[in-house]
Amino acid sequence: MRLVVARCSVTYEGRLTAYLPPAVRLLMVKADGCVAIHADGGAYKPLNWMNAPNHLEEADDKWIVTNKKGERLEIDIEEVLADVDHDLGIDPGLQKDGVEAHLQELLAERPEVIEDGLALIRREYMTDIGPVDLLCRATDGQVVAVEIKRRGEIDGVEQLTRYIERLGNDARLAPVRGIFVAQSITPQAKVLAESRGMGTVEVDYDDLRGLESSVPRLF
Amino acid sequence: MRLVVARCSVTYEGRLTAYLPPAVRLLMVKADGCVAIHADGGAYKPLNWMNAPNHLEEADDKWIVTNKKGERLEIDIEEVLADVDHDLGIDPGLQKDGVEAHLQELLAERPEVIEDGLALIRREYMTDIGPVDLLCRATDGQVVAVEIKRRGEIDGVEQLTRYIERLGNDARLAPVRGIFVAQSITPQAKVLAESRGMGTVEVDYDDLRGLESSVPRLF
DNA sequence: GTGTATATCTCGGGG
DNA sequence: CCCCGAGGTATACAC
Repeated sequence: MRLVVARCSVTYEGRLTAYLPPAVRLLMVKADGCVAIHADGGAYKPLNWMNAPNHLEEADDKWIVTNKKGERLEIDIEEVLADVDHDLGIDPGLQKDGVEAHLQELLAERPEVIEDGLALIRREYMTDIGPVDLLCRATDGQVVAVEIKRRGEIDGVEQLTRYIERLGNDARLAPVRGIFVAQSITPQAKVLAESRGMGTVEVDYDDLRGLESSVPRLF
Repeated sequence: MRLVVARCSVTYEGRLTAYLPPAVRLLMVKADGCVAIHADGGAYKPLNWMNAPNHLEEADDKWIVTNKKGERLEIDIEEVLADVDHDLGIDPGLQKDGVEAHLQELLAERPEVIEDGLALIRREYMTDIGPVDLLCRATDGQVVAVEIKRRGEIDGVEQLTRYIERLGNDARLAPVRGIFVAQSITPQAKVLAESRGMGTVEVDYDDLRGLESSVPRLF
C-alpha cells in the first residue's frame, strides 16, 4: 500500500463530474490498484476514488487513472509532502456474526416462533422478482410469505407486498398471506403492514440463539 | 491525520459482532477522531471502523475505541511498523454535477421530452408522504405524476406507485397517471411499472444538456 | 431527533 | 455479465 501526502487538485469524470480544489490530502493506492483521496475527516469515505481494475499513469505532477468503463480520475500534484510504501500482504478477512442471514437460518429452523403451527415449505423461494425469505404454510393450510429483516422499515413492507402480489398470481399458492418479521419494527412500517393486512412480529435475536443452543436435537 | 502500519487483530462489538485475525494493516485516525482499519485491497471501504464522535484510549499494545451508542472497537497491536502524523487542514470539499437534481431541472423546463404535449403544473409537488418530482398535465387533460431517477430501479417504481395512490385520493386531480423517467431503466423495473399501468421513459442526460445550451431563451 | 431518500453507494450472491 | 438485496450502510434533508 502506497501512501502519499500531497497538495493536489482532482477532477473525476464518469458516473458524474466532480472537482476538488487544491488542498493537502492523502492519496492511498492499494495493492489491487484502487486509488482513494482522503481528507482529514468525513468518516471513512474518501472525497474521491477509483476502484480496481484500472490503469494508473503517473508523471511528476499529474496522475491519470482510467478504467474500461470510461471513467477518468485526474490528480494534479503541486507538492509532495510524503510518499511511503508498505507491503501488507493478503488479509485473512473479516468474520461477521449476527446478520440477517443468520436470523433467517434460525427462523427457518423454528417457524413456530413467528406464528403458532407455522410450517416451512421452502427458504429463499424464487419468484421472477426475487427470492421470498420463507414460504410457509399455516395451520389452516393457507400459504404464508415471510419477509425477515434485522430492522423493520417501510421498504421491507414494500418488498413483502411485491412478493405477495406476485405469489398471488400463482393459482397453486393463492391466496397468500404475509408476515413481516424483524428484531424491531418502526411504527410507520407497522401501520403500513397492518393497513395491507400483513402481520408483524418482532423477534429477539439472542433469545433465538438461546433456543437453538439450549434445545438439543431429538432426531 | 495519523497513519499507523501495524500487525494487529481487531474485534468490533456493536450493531454486530466481528473479528479480524492478526495481520499487517493500516490504521487511519482522522482529525475528527474517526478510526479506519484498511487492508491492501477491497476498494475504499475499510475492513472495520469507528465513526466520530468517539473516545480513543491508547495503550502500547491495545487501542480501545468506544462511543455513546455502546459500540466498541478493540485493536490489539503486536508490532508497529510505521507511525506518522500529518496536518492536512480543512478540505474545501467536493463540487458535484450531473446528479438527479439537475436532471429534474432540465426535464421541468422541457416536459415534452417525456411525452408529446406534456405540460408542467408544478415541480416538487408536496404530498403528505413526500414531494412528487413533476406534476404535469397531458394533452387530454389528465394529471400525470412523473418520478425522475438517474438509474431506474424497482424502488423508484414503488415510490411513484405511492404518489399516484396518494394523488388519486384528491378529487381535484384524480384519476392520476404515472410516468417513470430515468437515464436507464432495469428490465425488472420496466415490467413492474408496466404491470401497474405506468409509462417508462429513458432520457439521455447529455442530449438534454445539449438541448438546453443550443436553444437560446426567447423570453 | 426521527424518518425518508440518495449514493460515483460498496459488497456479495444468483441466474 | 447484470440484477438484486443487504449494509455496523453513510449522508443530506424534511418534519
